[in-house]
Amino acid sequence: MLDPRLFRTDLDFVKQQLNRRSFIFNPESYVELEARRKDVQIKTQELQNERNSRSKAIGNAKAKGEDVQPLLNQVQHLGDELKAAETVLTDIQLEMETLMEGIPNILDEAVPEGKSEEFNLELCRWGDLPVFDFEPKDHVDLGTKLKGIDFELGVKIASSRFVVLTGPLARLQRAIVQLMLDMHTDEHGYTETYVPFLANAESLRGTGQLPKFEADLFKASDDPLLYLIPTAEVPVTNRVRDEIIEAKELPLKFVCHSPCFRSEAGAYGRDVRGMIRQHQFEKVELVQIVRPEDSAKAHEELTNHAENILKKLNLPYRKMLLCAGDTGFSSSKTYDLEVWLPGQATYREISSCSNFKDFQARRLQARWRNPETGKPELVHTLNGSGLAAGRTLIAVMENYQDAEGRILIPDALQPYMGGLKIIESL
RNA sequence: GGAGAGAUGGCCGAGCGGCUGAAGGCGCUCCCCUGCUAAGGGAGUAUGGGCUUUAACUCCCAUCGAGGGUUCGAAUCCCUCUCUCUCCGCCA
Repeated sequence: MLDPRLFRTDLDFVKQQLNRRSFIFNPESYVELEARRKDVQIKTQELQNERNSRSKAIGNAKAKGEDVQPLLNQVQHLGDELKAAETVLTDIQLEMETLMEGIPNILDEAVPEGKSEEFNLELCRWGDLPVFDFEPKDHVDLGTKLKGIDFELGVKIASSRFVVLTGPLARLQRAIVQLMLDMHTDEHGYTETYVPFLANAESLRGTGQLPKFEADLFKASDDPLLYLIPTAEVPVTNRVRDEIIEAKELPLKFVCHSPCFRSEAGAYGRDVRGMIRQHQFEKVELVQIVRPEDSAKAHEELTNHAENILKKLNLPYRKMLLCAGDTGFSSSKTYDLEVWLPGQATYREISSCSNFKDFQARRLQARWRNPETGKPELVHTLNGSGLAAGRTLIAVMENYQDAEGRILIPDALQPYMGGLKIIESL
């Protein structure tokens, strides 16, 4: 959610900024609603004030033993009028909240213009693309031949967009997760956390998935209302919801491994082959809660932490700065890391690192006590995949294949594979 | 799943329908005192909103788990929900 004060003081700026996202914002209807809100709120509070002071007078009169009947007669009409005003105010506030919750974050100045992903800015490339003296296979062919990946079994057990891993490939995914967790905790200073994989509506509203993107979620239960998490960002960031954090506690840095569940509504026909786009996948998530002045630097660092995994695994990748039209609803600035997949001869997203600034913090009411003012102020929140484990598995398979369709295990993963150096077959 | 008890500020804890945004204690901050430490004295110490064309103060509104209700007036009375604790059952 954006700062309401920004809307009152510089509506043109807001409109112009939202335009960059092609978000249609109607200042006239906002101004009209805001004027009504102010009007009704002032009137309501005046009525409340009158009720309070008159009630107090009755109390005082009664204490002195005076006849309060004349005073009571005076206030009789107040109740209905006040109740009516309060009802109208509640409705307006709800309307305002709904409006504000549907407005995306203001983009960072550095975000390039553009409506779609072809306008994303490539910042750098890392690593040499592997050279094969044979036609490289994709992970579907490799995994099927090794009997380690079974899509039909996933369909049989659940539905399309589910997969079953078996044997060394299942273990390889676990090894990847382990390596990531160890690096982030031991080398990058994150605290590991384990969280619920179902989240309530309040949590999802806090991080921005609700109310606008309910269709992307799996609902797990109606009573109590719970959704499967689409990312560990939701439970981990909600650790600080409605909290006032002492300055010395910041920054908070958490790493969390979790499964992620996405309905992928609207993705029909896209990435139907292979493990690229699944309803369920494993991910190691990085979350930082920082002082506002530190978030830009933290964003660079967090992205580097994700890059370090790719470097450790010697996987070629490129770093993209997402353009205005491709930056997510809650994000102010996002870097995507795209790993090279020889089977598709293309780069594919494997991590997305975002600075949300105070957008999530305002929804969450996540604050810190600024020692300079002594007042609670909003924190900045950031997160990034470090990395998506399922896609990392694919990348390792495709980049480390040999002519016989075997998978060489990267040095960094061998300790987690019991010393295994090559996956030949089940 | 069954039975019972409870939810008040950073923490503990009091609170007859009105003078209670909330006693008292602990903690924390600042000041005084003392050669240091300990002890002692004093002051302060919730959040959000009205709020925007200075800032501070004052003022006003809301908040005692959440939401409704009764009442001129609710932390206090009534209803619903949520959560916590204890015992029994079940269970990884």
